[in-house]
Amino acid sequence: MPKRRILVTSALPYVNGHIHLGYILETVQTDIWVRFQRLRGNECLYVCADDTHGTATMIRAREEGRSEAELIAGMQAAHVADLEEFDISFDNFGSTNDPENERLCRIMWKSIRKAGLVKEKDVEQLFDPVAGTFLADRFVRGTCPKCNATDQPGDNCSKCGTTYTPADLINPQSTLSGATPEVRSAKHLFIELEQLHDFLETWSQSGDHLQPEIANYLRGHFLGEPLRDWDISRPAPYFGFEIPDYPGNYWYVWFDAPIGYMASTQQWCDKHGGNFDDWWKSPDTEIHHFIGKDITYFHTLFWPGMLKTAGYSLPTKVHIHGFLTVDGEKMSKSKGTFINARTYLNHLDPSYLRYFYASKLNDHVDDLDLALDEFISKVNTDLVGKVVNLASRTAKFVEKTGLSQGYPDDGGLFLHAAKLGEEIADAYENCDYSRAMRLILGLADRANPYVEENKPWELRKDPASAQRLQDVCTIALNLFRQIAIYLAPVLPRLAEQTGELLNDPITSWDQTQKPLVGTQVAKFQHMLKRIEEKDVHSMIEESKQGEVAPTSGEKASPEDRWNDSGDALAAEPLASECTFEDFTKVDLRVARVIEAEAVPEARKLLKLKLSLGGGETRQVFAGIKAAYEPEQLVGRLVVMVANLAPRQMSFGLSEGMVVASGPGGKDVFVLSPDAGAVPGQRVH
RNA sequence: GGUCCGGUAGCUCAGUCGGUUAGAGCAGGGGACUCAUAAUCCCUUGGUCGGGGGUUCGAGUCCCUCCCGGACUACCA
Repeated sequence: MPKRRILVTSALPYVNGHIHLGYILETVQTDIWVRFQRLRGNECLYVCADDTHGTATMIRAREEGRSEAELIAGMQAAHVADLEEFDISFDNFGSTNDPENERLCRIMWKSIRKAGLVKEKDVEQLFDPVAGTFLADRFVRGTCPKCNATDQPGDNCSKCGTTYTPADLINPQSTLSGATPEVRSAKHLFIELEQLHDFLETWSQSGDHLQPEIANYLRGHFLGEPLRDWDISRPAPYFGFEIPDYPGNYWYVWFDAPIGYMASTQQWCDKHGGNFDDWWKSPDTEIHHFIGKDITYFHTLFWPGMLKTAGYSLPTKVHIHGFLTVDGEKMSKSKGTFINARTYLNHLDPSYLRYFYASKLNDHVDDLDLALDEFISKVNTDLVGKVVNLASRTAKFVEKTGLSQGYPDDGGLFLHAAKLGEEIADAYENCDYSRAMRLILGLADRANPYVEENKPWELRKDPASAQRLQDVCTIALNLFRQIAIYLAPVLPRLAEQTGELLNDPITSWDQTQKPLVGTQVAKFQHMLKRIEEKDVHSMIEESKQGEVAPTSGEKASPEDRWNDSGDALAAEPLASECTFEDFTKVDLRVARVIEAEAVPEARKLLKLKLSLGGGETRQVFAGIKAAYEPEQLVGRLVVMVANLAPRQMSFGLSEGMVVASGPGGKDVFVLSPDAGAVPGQRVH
């Protein structure tokens, strides 16, 4: 079979945060595939980079009082260190802020310009002349231009689902003042993706480039109607690359991010004497992207469109996976299940997680659940109990003699496992790792009974059985070695240890086809410890405490004493300064929840009736369904914005807002006054 | 509400082209063993394949329909 040349990427982690176990899921999925290809003898280049551009980086650098470059360098070093410890075998890990990327962006840009896809458009934002402010989409309501439904929000119609911009609305109204907004414009550059509609339709719907559910998704969501223009520029201030023929404007981060795959390839070529075009312009090279479902749109529409236009190879396949949940729920900081890679490494061996992910991954887009009890029992039972046990129960019997010179009769066990190789390889090739793991563990389930039946521990008691003992152990260790090779893409360390134990390095899938005989056997050393429940617990505890661990107990400064993480502030930086007068415009009042019920048709909304005392009530819809049971709230005092302009929602009129903190979902925390406050009191 | 993916044993899942009596691992019960990291091996209890209808000689598998769960999207000012 001819050697394949394959370029593989994982999505670029954003430079604004540390690597967590969700991203590890993606890189482990990718790395297993990459290592599998290499083991099969294919030429496989695995590149990645940090995604660095955008407003978030700029703001964070400003807050930390250093340059963006310093921020990027520091975080990149941390990312690389974390990923290396998880045995992710990148050939190159770059940054989208590297000069190679800017150069490639310009090349790409030139082609897109030349193809006539770029147009300058006024971005029409609506301006409220009464309130004196620009209006984000959600502040505008009006009549849907398609179905004429009235009172629809500014971005899409809740009746017919059409998406549009606020300026398309018929009879738009500001929800702030009720005034008719004026259109004000700023110039942005757009890519007219619709020109590529036919190409994208064909590419996405045929040729097995995408998983079937993804192809369906695109057909259902985007390809059924004209593709919208893609707003590709951002005016200064912005952290990114300035657009050469459009000074004062920068490429939007999602333009330069995927080009980072190419830039990282370029860096590798420069270091190793490779030829860039062999990877990005050769029909003989396969290109595989591994991404999470959240960035499907960019990788399956924009990116192929850009590549096509600029004359580069198209992705052979975009492999899309779901999100990681922990114990069945979204990762949560307060529950300690938002686990950073570094926190995991402080307590547990990366091999555990690589195996667990492998045992759960398939080629569908479903979310993957890290159930901690299952994690412990699966790793201990499968890896330690079944696989490593094969070596640990037999190796020391042949420590002095080595393996037999010829491979003894094993009743067909080795041959059976060798024949299974192609089926296992198919499973890996198709990203159905859970199937591969099942097949491989089935081999361990055949090998352990063999040891049981042949009782090496009895053979060793009788010197006359010395040859038999060596033969039995030779068989057991060969069966173990086959398994270790099949598992090598998942567990590179185990493969390495096995090579050392049997004095024959594991380098190729084909080594599963021929028994190893006559080699020395090293003194057996523990290959993998069992997972202890307490280690998992301490990892969770550390995650709960946040990233900033106190260095010592002595004389902690007031800020350190509570060990509060800076994440929340970083996620939502302080707003610009306001005057006292600004503040007094907001009338905050203590209110009592007198009725609360879930809105059945809405996933996040509770309908509340708030009392300000004296019979004065307000109906408010609050997005706190996931965090609170309605019964919990009835009778409770809260703080509300009492003079907020009412907003018509699909389910009724919302006449205010309940004050709460937190990122959303289950992590929403409603504010309450201390005892003594009464409804109607203003909050100053 | 729209789109997509699912529902098989207590749990996690296999089940190929529609074809014998629906399988595995874990957990549970019983026993064996003592080489091995409280590891291993043997035996064993668990299923109306979400419900209903249809096609067929034959349906977990195909079709229709309903129910339930999840994801995406929208509402969360």
